[in-house]
Amino acid sequence: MKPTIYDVAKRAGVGIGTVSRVLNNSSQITPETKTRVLHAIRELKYQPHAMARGLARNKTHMMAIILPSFTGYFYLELLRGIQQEITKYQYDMVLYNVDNPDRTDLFLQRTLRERRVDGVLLVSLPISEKYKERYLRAGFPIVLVDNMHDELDSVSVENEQGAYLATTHLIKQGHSRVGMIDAQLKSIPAQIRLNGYKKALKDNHVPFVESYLVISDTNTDKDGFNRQAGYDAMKQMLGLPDRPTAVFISSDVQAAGALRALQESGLKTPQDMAIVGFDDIELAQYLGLTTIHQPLFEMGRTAVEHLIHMIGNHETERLNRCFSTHLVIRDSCGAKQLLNN
Amino acid sequence: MKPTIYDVAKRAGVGIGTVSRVLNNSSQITPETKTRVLHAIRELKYQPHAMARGLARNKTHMMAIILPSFTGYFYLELLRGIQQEITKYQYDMVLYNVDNPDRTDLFLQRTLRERRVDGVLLVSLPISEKYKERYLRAGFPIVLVDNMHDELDSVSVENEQGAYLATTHLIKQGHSRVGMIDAQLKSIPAQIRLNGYKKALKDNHVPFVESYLVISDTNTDKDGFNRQAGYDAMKQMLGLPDRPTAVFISSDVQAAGALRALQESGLKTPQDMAIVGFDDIELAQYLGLTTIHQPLFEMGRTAVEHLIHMIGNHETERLNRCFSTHLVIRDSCGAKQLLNN
DNA sequence: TTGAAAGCGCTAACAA
DNA sequence: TTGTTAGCGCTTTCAA
Repeated sequence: MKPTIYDVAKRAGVGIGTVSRVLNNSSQITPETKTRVLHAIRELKYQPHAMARGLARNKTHMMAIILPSFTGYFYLELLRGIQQEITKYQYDMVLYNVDNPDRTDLFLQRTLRERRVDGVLLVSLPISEKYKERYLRAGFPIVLVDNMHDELDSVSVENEQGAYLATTHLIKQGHSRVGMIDAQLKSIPAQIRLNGYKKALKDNHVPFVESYLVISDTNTDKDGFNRQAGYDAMKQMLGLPDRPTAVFISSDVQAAGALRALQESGLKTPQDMAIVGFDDIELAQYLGLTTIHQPLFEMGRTAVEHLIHMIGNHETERLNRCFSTHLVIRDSCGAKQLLNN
Repeated sequence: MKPTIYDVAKRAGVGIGTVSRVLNNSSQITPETKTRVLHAIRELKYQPHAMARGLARNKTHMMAIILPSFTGYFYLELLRGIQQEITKYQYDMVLYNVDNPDRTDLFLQRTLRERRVDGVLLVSLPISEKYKERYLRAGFPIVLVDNMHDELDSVSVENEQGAYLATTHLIKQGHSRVGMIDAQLKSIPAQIRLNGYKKALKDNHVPFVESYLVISDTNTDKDGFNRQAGYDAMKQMLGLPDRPTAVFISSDVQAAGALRALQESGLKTPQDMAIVGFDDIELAQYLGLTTIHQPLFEMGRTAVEHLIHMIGNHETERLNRCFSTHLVIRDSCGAKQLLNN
C-alpha cells in the first residue's frame, strides 16, 4: 500500500498534524523537526492523496475548461495560453467537450454540484439566466471566454472593431461588391461581427446587399464555424448574379473551406476574389490568409490568471477584459496593393 | 450549503446506507424505498461529491492524458478519438502537457502517487525502466499511444510500413534522388520511419545518400516535429549540391514548413520537388499534401477503451495493437502521374 | 432489506 | 511549537 500521512508521522516520530503543517508549510515549525519530517517523506516517497486533500480542504486544485468541440484549431491557440498559465499555478485542467451549445447547462450543473473543480472557464458558450444565478449565488468562480456578460467576469475580443477593420480593408482595396460569410447568428461573436461589417459598409458608402450575406451551416445543427460550412457558403456565393469580388469571412477555418471552393472553381485569390478571415490561427499562416488577429494566447492566460484569483480571494473586482484586434495582411487580400498606396 | 447524503437520507426517512445503495443501484432495495430516495434526491437537487466518493471508493473516474505539447495539430486528431470514447464511459480527462520528454517521469510519478486519476494514457512519450517497473508493480493501468513497449499495453501504428509506402511512391514517380527530412531520432517513430525509408531505397535499388537525410531541429531541444523545423530542414536540403527531386518528410506539420520554404524559393510542388508527408492530419487536406494516413481517431478510441477495461478488471490480456497505414495521394506528389500509369 | 458505524487520508481547530 | 481529535461526504462491512 501507498504510504499515508500516518506512516510519515510514525517514521519521523511526530504527530500527523505536524506532518500536515510541513506539507502546507504553514506556521512556525522547528527547522529541526521540519527536516526530520521532510526526510521521512523522502524516504517513504510519500505524496499526499489528492482526493483526501480535496475533501478536507474543499479545494481540488483543478479547473474545468468547458468548450465546444475543443478539437477545432481555434481552441487550440486558446488552450496554449490556458495551459501555460495553469501550469504556473500548479493547477490541473479537466476538459469538457460540449457537442451541442444548448446542453451547456448540463455541464455547468455538473461542475457546480460535483465539486470536482474549483472554478470554470466557459469558452465560446452561452450561459442561461438560471445558471448565471446559481453560480452567482453559490459564489462559484467562473470566467467567460470569447463571450460577454453583464454580471459575470469575462475575457473577450473587440469583434465589431475587428470586423470593421476587415471590411474596411477590402473596400480600401477598391472593391465595391463586398460580401460576408458569417457563422450562425446564435453565436454572439457572429452577430457582432456582422454589425461591424454593416457599419464599415455604411461608413464607406457601400450599399448592404442582402444576398451578399451568406450564413454558414444554415440547415444543420452546427454553429457554422467549420471548414465545410465555409466551403458550402462560398459555393453559394459564387452562384450569385453580380457576385461579390471580395468577402469577409467570420473565421479562418471557414476561410480555409472557402479558399478550397475558389480553387476548385479555378478562381484566383485575391485577383478574382479577395478574402479576409478572422482569428489569425496558425492555419492562416499556412494558407497565406489575410485576417484579423485576436490574441488568443493572451486571452487564455488572462482568463486563467483571473480565475485563479477568484478562487483565492472570494471578493474580486469584476473583470470584463476586451482585447483589441488588428489586421494581418498576407496573400489573400491586399499585400501588394497596400504597399503601393 | 450543498445537500449531502445525510440530507437526502433524512428527507427520505432512511439511513445514509440506503441512499448510497440507491446511488450505486446495488443490491436489492424495495422499489418503494428506492422511489422515495430518488424523490428526495430530485427535490434537493442532490449530486454526490466527487472527491468524497473518490476517497471512499479509491476510484476517481478520471484518467490522465500525458502528452507533449498537446497543442500540436497531430494530437488534436488523437484527442478527438480519446474525447469521444471517454464521454461514452462517463470518464473525465485531465490533461498534462510535457514540455520536455526527459521530464516525463515527473508526471508519471505524480499520477501514480497522487491518485487523482484511475489510469494513464501516455502519448508519444518514453517511459523509463524505473517507472515501467513501478507501474507494473502497483498494477496501475497505463496504455502507451504512438509508442511501443514489450511489457506494457500499447496502441501504435506501422511506422516502418508507412515510411516504406511513402518512399516507394516517390521512387515510383520516377525520382532517383529521394531525400528524407526526419525528426529527432530520440523519437522512436522517427527512428522507425527512417528504417522504412532506407528499406524502400534498398528494395528499389536507389542508393542511400547521407546528405539527403536531414534531421530537423538538430541544434535545439525540440523534437523536430514542428513547422519551423520542417522549414529550416528544407532550406538546408535546397542548398545541397545535386539536391533531391523528391523528399519524404516524417510529419505533415514539418511538411507544411517545407512547402513554405519551397514556395519562398520559387519552386513548384511537385514539379520541382515532390513531397510526401506522414500523419494525414486535417492540415494535409488544406495543403493538398500527399501523405501517409494513420488512423489517429481510431487509435485514440482504442486506447481509451482498453484503458477503461484495465481499470475495471485488473487482469486484462496485454494489448499491443498496431494499426496499418495507407497512402493518400493529393497534389504534392503523384496525383496525375499515377492516373496515367 | 435496511440502519449504524467504521473507515478512506487528509486539514484545521483546540489543547497542551 | 506540537499532538490530538473532529470532521470533510462518501462506501461498505456488520448486524439486525
